[in-house]
Amino acid sequence: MEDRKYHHGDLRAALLHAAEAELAERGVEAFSLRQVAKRAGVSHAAPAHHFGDAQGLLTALAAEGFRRFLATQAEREARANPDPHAQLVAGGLGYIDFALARPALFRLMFGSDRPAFGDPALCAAADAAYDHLQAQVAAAGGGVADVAALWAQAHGLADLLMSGRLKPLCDLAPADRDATLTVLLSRCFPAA
Amino acid sequence: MEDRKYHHGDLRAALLHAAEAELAERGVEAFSLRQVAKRAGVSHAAPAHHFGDAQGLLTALAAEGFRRFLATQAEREARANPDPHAQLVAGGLGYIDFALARPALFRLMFGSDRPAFGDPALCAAADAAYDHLQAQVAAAGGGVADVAALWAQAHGLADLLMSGRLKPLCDLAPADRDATLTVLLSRCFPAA
DNA sequence: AGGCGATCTTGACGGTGTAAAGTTTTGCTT
DNA sequence: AAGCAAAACTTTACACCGTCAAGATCGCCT
Repeated sequence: MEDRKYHHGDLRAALLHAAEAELAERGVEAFSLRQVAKRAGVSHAAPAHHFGDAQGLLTALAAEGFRRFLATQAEREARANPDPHAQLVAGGLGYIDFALARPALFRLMFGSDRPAFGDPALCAAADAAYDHLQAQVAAAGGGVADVAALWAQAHGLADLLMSGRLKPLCDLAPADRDATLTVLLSRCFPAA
Repeated sequence: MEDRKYHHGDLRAALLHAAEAELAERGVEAFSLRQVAKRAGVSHAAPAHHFGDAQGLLTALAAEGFRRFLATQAEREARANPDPHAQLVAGGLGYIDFALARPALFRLMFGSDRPAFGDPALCAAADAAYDHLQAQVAAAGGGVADVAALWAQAHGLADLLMSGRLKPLCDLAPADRDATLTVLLSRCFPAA
């Protein structure tokens, strides 16, 4: 519809799109700014004007990641029973869904120090995800210890499944897998 | 004592030592082979002869990491009550000790795809760590689901603490911290 | 119309990994 | 003991990377 607004169209969005594709294909550790520029069809120095440097691009990408992260959890929660217990499970399953669907983005957000986590936009996006969890736990009558327990369990499962450990769990049929994960997450619920 | 056996002494060990220091100082993502060589006082191409390429060095380093990992757990377990329950907690606390003491090594082992995880030596070291956990869980009367629950909880806590999330937990005095972590780990124990 | 600033390109520099060729040392063999 | 082959290491070279500085191009505003 609207290419070529200035020189290119909105290069910023195009670069973010290309960067996400590069990230998914080559992983965080092989991520290359020049390759992103090539994929977007611009010169190797073009990204600098919009993002400053590679860290700037990865920071913006991570912030976008946290927004998608919340959206993935929201999908699960919308399909689940509205009681606090079921919502907590749904949030955990969404956490794991996201890690398996976008492993490279997940690693950028949780297992890399390349993004600038002090950046206001990234902070805001990450805090929103944390606040969501905290609210869910509070609704189920839990406190800070329960937040830690559930977060650690969801995060641990997501990270181990994503990186191919816990093979027996990963190879289960989706329904069986969800059932097993539900049991594992439930162990960390607020004490009754 | 015994420098200069061939040209240098055993460069392999010296390179591993330098690589670990570099890893700790600059992190996995800024790890540089040439910098390691410089630190060891040899030419930038010297490592190739002993490790093939950068992946080879990182693979050897990760394998060594898994051995240290088991040793760190063993320290905790030796100081703990010998009953299976307490040993399981000690293993989890050792897991977390290791992540906090050597964050870069932990990331290399669990959050990077730079090592070649198909390498026999690395596989053996990693499998030994897994087998240890499995044996501990079995001794406590648990099965595969309990392995997953405990591993995920220990791993999630270790990863989140290491990367500075879960600040409230991290700022506790060591004794209080251990007490809280013990409670969190206990939630994932085999059902009675 | 004309200039101005944002956008993008080009070129250069230092750093990185690795392959190939050259040099030095070791240790084995005769 | 002498010499030779292989191992250990260095040197050189190349492609790629991130970033900086300078030049070109375009839209917009007065």
